[in-house]
Amino acid sequence: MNTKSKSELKRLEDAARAGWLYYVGKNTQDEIAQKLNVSRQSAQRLVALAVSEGLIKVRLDHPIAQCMDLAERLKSKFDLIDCEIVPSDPADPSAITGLAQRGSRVLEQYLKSEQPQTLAFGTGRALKACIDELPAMKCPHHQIVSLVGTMMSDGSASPYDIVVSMADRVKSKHYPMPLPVLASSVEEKNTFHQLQPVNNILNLAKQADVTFVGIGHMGPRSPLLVDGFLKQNELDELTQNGAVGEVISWIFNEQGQLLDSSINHRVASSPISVNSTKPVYGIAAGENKVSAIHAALQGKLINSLITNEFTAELILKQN
Amino acid sequence: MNTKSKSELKRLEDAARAGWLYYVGKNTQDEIAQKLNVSRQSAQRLVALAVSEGLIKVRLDHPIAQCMDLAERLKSKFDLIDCEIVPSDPADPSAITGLAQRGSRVLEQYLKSEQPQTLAFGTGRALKACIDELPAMKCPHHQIVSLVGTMMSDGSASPYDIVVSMADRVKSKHYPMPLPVLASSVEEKNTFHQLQPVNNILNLAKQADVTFVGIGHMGPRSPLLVDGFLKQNELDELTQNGAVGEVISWIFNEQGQLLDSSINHRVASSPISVNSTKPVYGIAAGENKVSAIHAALQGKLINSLITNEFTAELILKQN
DNA sequence: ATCCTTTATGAGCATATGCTCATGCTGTGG
DNA sequence: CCACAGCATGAGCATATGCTCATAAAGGAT
Repeated sequence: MNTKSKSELKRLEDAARAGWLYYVGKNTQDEIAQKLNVSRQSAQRLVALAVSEGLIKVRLDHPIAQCMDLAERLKSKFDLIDCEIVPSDPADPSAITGLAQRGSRVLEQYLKSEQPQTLAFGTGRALKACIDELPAMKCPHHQIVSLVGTMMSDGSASPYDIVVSMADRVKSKHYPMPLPVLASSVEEKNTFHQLQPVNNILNLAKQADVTFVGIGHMGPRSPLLVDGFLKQNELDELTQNGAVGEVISWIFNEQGQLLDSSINHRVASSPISVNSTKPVYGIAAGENKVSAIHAALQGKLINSLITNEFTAELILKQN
Repeated sequence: MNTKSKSELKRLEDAARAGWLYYVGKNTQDEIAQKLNVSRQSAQRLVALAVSEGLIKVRLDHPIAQCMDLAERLKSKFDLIDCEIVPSDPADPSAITGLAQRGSRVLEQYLKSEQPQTLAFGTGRALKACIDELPAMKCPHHQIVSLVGTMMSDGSASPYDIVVSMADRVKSKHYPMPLPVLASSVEEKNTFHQLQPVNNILNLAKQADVTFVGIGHMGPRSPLLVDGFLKQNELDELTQNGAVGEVISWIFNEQGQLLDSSINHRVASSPISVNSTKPVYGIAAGENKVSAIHAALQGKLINSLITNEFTAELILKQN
């Protein structure tokens, strides 16, 4: 195992020397070639060898390094298109200010595009905070479409109406979904979905160039409960059946599989369709969201993630 | 002075991100540009900034045989506790970048210790460069103490204030010595040394777990001359009396014996006390330092050495 | 010694990088 | 509100780098 031949050792030593001259001494490969008396190409190979053999260790001395590293690990573990980790405030690891900033930056990327883009949105506090961070822009060529019903069951507007406040800020054509979040029956849901305008919106959503959703957890402060879409006893039942979280109101278990529950059958939201080319960002952070986020990643309900350092660490610790 | 404006911090953060993507993530600058949403040139600038701000630390992990051999020979010849030889750049054998890197690595060893350590420092460019290579750490349990006065004779701060910049980086308790390097008279020196705080510092220094000093040479570019502590005629006189170098301002001859000169009597630095258990590192390299280093080793003014290949060879050639 | 396999080498090219310069933007003081 | 200094930006170019491929050298088996 550790039996390197003499010539290999020699070669490694040359590689070390070349690597040193390159990275520490800031020589060009031509200079190294001269000094070690080899051709430029060989010098290049030696430098590459030094790197691939791990003789050269690079490290970044900045708080961000940890975040970048976590992002990379999450990306490879869950096969994500993108993963953005923001530093967390140790005093308040659930704070969403950082997330909002980063989220708005990602959002801005798409809005800046010359090509007309279709952006789809779920709902929730984190998303709302992202929108609030957006600068005013003029983007009449883009389309903004809602994935979830934007009415309460009594017909009043939903408290986190992402699509409207967003469109207001960036002047894009927008499509709020004129439905309650939860239909009162499966039949009602089907009826709604067959309406021409609703059908149109659902199709748009399916083709969105990028999607942003929040991730809700189950528990006493679950958004579905707090916002009055579910009653305590309904929530309890879901939890007993293994529910750990929800994305655009679709409730899923620890593996990220949608629950076969009567409530899920009445969810009026756009169906979840995640492929590997169009990013579907989940935005969420906080200790109580860890299982939900982990499950969503596991079940590929999202393929991109924006969270914070604290949460990222916990997600990676989940088996 | 550590008050960076918000936009500067933001810029540094971007630089860190770019540096990470470039060196750790092996992205091209084009890819970085895309990911950070800036132009390719800006990405290039960010990477360069990360390097120049010292956010990127490179190190070589390979025992280069030649260096190991030189180190071994020096160690046995001069009975050293430790000896570190770094490869030299044939084109610039006096370059201190390599030394600095290695020095900071040694330093880091001590800083990483759980046990509270007392570290003592001389002054000089080489030491300063070591400090600059150190990563930011939190070491409130260690103590950093200066061996030499950190004022110029007019009371202004010394240009290479090792202890303060070091403590700044590692957050340790530190003791700069509130004295001029050279007292104006023996009496003044004695008065200073009897001051309670100064006495305390001198005691701390005596018990230091590890000591790092630069090694100065005599000659037209002698640090004592360049930094204005000695006048040309004083230097000439010292040289005539056999001076070849200095360590924390104590001037010594070819055998490493302190000169019995009026100047040495006025040196306000901590007395040199080298035993065989606590390392006292000399850090220096370059052709014109060879005699000084050799003498310091001979006279046991240091018991550990960090230098480069080129210098090490010349030291061994001295009779 | 000869032939064959394996590995190293350098030419040439496509791409990446670093740098300079002209331009435009921000922000400050009149 | 305007003028101007200072700084950030992106185009363009010279240079450095990484990679592929054809060829040469080295080593091994017969």
